[in-house]
Amino acid sequence: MAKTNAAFMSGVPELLVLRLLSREEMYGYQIVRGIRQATGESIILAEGVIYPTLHGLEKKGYLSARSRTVEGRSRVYYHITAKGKKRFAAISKQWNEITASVNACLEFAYV
Amino acid sequence: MAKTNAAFMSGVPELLVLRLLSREEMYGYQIVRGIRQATGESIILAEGVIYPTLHGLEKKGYLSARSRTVEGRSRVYYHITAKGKKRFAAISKQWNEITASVNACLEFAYV
DNA sequence: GTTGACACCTATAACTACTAGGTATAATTT
DNA sequence: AAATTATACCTAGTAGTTATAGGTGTCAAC
Repeated sequence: MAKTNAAFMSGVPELLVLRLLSREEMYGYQIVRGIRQATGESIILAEGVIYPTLHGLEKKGYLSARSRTVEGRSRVYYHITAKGKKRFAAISKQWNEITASVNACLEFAYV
Repeated sequence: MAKTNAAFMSGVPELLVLRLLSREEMYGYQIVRGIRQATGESIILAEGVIYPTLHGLEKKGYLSARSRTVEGRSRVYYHITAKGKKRFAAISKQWNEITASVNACLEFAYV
């Protein structure tokens, strides 16, 4: 891991990529900018993180890719598969459970 | 990494250990049970995770250890240092920022 | 006297994000 | 016309951590 976002990032690239693609077809560079803008620079996932993530998700059958040339530029568009939607449902549930549990520990004066 | 808790766990052991110890002095085995109980088995950090975490935090000067024999049992109690309190403040702030950003991405229908 | 709870420990594996490079084309600026 | 910037893709290697799967020893209870 490293410095830009520091800790707490495991699983987050996959989660956010699946989230974005569950709305609409997108290409890698667009996803990089999308996450940066949507989080107000709070989370920056560089190309070196996003592209391997996309390839991995495609390999697992969660995404499907197709090349298109738009405005004179060659782009690789990804869209989410049915399997990918199930995966997203599963990991977003996990995300909610784990963050809820951690927050409970942080906020409470238990035992 | 592995199966028990899966993804989303990076940084969490350190965060929770510092959190627990910022309330009171505790020993390793107690922390293991404490986290399991406090999260209702939702997060299980086994001894193989907690002990190395404690050693690492002590090495970095965030914790300080002392041996005590209580009820005929030898225990290693850890307490948080001033440096450790600063560290906890920093990473808990990070935790809040990152989870807030991710949640914003998850919940919203931005662009 | 054997089982189980308590209490500690470590080496290795496995995973994954991040860095730091690199290539190529189009648009813009100088 | 040339140089720079933005777009768009890619990968190898590093590093940081968690999780697994073992292991040791003591004490209490059955």
